[in-house]
Amino acid sequence: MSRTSTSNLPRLESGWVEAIQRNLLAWYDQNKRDLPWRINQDPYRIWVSEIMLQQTRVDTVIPYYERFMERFPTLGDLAGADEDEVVKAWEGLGYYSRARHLHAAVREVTASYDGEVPQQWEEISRLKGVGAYTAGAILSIAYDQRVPAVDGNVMRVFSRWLALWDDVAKVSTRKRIETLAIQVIPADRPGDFNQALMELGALICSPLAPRCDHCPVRDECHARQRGIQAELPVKSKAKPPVPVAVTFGWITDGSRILLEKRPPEGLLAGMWGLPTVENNPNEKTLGETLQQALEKEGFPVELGASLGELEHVFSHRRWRVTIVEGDAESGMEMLSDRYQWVQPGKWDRLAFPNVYHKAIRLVSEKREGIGGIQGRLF
DNA sequence: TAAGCGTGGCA
DNA sequence: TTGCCAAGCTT
Repeated sequence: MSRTSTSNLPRLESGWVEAIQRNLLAWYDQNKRDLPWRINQDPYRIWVSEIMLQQTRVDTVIPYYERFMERFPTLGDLAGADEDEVVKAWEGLGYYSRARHLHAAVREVTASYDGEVPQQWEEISRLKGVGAYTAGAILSIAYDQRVPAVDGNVMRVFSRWLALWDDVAKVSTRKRIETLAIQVIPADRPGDFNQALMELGALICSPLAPRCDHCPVRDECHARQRGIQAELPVKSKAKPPVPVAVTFGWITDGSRILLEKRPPEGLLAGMWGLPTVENNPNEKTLGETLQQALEKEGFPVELGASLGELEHVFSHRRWRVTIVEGDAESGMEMLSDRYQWVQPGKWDRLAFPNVYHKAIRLVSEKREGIGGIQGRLF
């Protein structure tokens, strides 16, 4: 089996390029999905969609996108909003720094570019959260510029078309495929062509079991000709999530529950949740660690029984959560911005990542019928 | 370059 | 159940 090394890339022959362009665009015109960010070329709408779609499936994004555009119809609306509300609109989507970066970036566009999304690659790339892919996607789709937008789909498609054995998990491979993509993008319809590449990757040239029989460019596909499409692309494996024991506190003072804002950096940065401690082998029990953490913050609490357990998997960690009940003296007030006493159900303005929604739901269901403060939790 | 950063769907 | 995957970016 001949392999294409990184220093010996295939030369793109003009007939091949022309066939790819013609067949792929014709297929796209007939088969593209009706998606809410495809109704026009508003750069703001394109931008929001590209950020939401990072590492996130189309079906997951659509309802978030619809709500987001209803609440923040224009770049100016988003720039003028409070960050808390923007993150709240992102609640449940994950990778929450995307929302904060997007918000900061549209404010930068308002301040430095008179509210117009810049059309220069150097300028748009400097905006927070806008990397090589997103810059290329916005410039090609919204501004008809002939620039590559190489995401996971495009790397997979090119790997198969040209039988490339480069590891698509490496940055160097993305850059290499960008140099190939630029040679194939037609000056005519660069945005449609970039979207067609991704659409093909999503609908036909899928990671497992590609539907080659339905592929509009199967005759141009090197991997298909060799029957090696299932072996490509090469992608090095990610490390499995590391299990971590975690304790959540369900701390009440008789009428309210204690919430904690997560630190500004790291996992779930800046999000609200139940008071949380991660396992520290040097400490005693997790419950006592939580108790110490809360007392340090000015909340003497009596910890009680476990209210339940749950597991939640992030991209790099697996939280094994125990939820511990705790009672605080009534009248304890906030001593730190990180903590907030709230009436059950009155936290609708705070943004919680899903792991805390899971925990709250679990406790609510457990206590259903026993009485107590839930029943009004949602 | 590699690790950190969420979530849900699916085989 | 487990692992892999999905329109990446930041540090």
